[in-house]
Amino acid sequence: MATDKAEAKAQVQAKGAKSEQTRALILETAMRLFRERGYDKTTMRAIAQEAGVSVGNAYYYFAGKEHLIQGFYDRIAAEHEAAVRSVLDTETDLQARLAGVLRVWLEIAEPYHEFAAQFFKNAADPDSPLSPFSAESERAREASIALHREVLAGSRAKVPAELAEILPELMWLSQMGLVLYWVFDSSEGRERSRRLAERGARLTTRGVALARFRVLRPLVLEVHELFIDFLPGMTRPES
Amino acid sequence: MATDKAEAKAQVQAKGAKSEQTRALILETAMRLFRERGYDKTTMRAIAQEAGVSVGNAYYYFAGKEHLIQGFYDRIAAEHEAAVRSVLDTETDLQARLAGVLRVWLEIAEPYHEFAAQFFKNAADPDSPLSPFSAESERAREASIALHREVLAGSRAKVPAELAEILPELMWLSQMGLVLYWVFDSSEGRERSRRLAERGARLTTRGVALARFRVLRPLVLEVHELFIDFLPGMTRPES
DNA sequence: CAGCGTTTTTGAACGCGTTCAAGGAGGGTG
DNA sequence: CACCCTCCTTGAACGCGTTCAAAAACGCTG
Repeated sequence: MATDKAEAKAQVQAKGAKSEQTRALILETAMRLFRERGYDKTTMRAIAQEAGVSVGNAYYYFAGKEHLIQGFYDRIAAEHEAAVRSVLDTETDLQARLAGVLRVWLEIAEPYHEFAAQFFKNAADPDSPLSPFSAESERAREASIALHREVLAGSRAKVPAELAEILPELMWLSQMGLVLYWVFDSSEGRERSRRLAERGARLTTRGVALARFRVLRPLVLEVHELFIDFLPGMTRPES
Repeated sequence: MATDKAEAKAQVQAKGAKSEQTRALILETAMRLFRERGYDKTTMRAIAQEAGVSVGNAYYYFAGKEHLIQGFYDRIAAEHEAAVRSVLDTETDLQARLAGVLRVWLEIAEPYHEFAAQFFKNAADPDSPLSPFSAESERAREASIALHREVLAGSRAKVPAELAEILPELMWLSQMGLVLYWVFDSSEGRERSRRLAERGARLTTRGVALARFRVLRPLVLEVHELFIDFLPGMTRPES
């Protein structure tokens, strides 16, 4: 039985290695064409032809055209995580850390902007696996929230207990807001988005700093309750 | 020349009257089918057939399938504006007014929820005329902001000058946020959205009330500057 | 009425994403 | 070797939104 299992596994790996190769080839071809021609103008037939496979074969590896986008998600997330290290390892000021994380994201994502605007509508579909709130995106979402947790934890900022609990998710949410603005942003070099990131980080930081005042106690509690209640509901594990 | 002009106008109106009839017929048929079968499952061929016209004819009156949705926009907006009167005419408490406006919107929109979730992705496309930030939606957007201006003006709340200037747009923006949450909301009868509206209104009101404190001065100014800078940029008149 | 320009209507045709029945390819088993 | 099982590959075919050349309908003028 143990041998059976091992053999079966080896077989799967052997086959898997081959299929994984084709899969990667299709994905790379798709990403290249997406960048060259844009999402809408890249047809599945063209992807298949350029990759040297049949159309049906592409659908064997990817459930649909949208799923080919996941490659960009992963690549951007990976690049961002790597590029953001220098900021997180050196900076201790909350505002600088937050602004840095956002600025770096904008820089990483800039080459993909035109392309992103085209497929953005797919990500906005609640039922799409590309939605940031979908179950399929949970890992990426958790990773991003964890990053913001680190932004907060590595800073010298003194954060009230109730805020510390929800702040990372709030920061992630506001980052999603920035991405939304960025997608719509047609300014030269996404200059407006950069400034929004800068000022958003400042606003957040000042808000956190002021949250320690007595008069704001009820407001902070209000915010806390609201997000405790509604953030978990934003994900849709069932669909 | 004056007669020429008048005649031309009369002619246009005569023709317009007929074509307007066909146009309205197609629109009504489309809206009925959308509600019966959902957006995706309603084909242009089915709409044309049920309306008793050819496919090409439907495209003569509407630039595309998406444009047939505009009818819902207008209908919901009109119903909302009418239904919200009772709240605005009787209530003077800011929180109650704001909560009322949001609650009424949720009630009006509820029958369209399933349908809305299906075509939402189109509205999220920056280039789509259905986007709330698009030039085509400007009238609807302005009307909605004006409504929030009335919510604020008709209340007894004392609002700092800097906030009064931007608050209506902020309230509109947060309403868009509520709509976003609502689209993703799969809870029974959109219960979660209702509670979010209630608490969001409370949070907003308390925030406004607290904004008069000295310590918050810099924060309020920050918010003011940020939105003065970035709200106008959210619309894309060129596309 | 005939002729003409404009508005409206038609349905075949196009290009796309997607599906599916049919058939290899490779390896294990008798 | 033949047999079978699973994984992989194929390309024709389907349904859809959309386009377009052509024709019909209409209103006006001489």
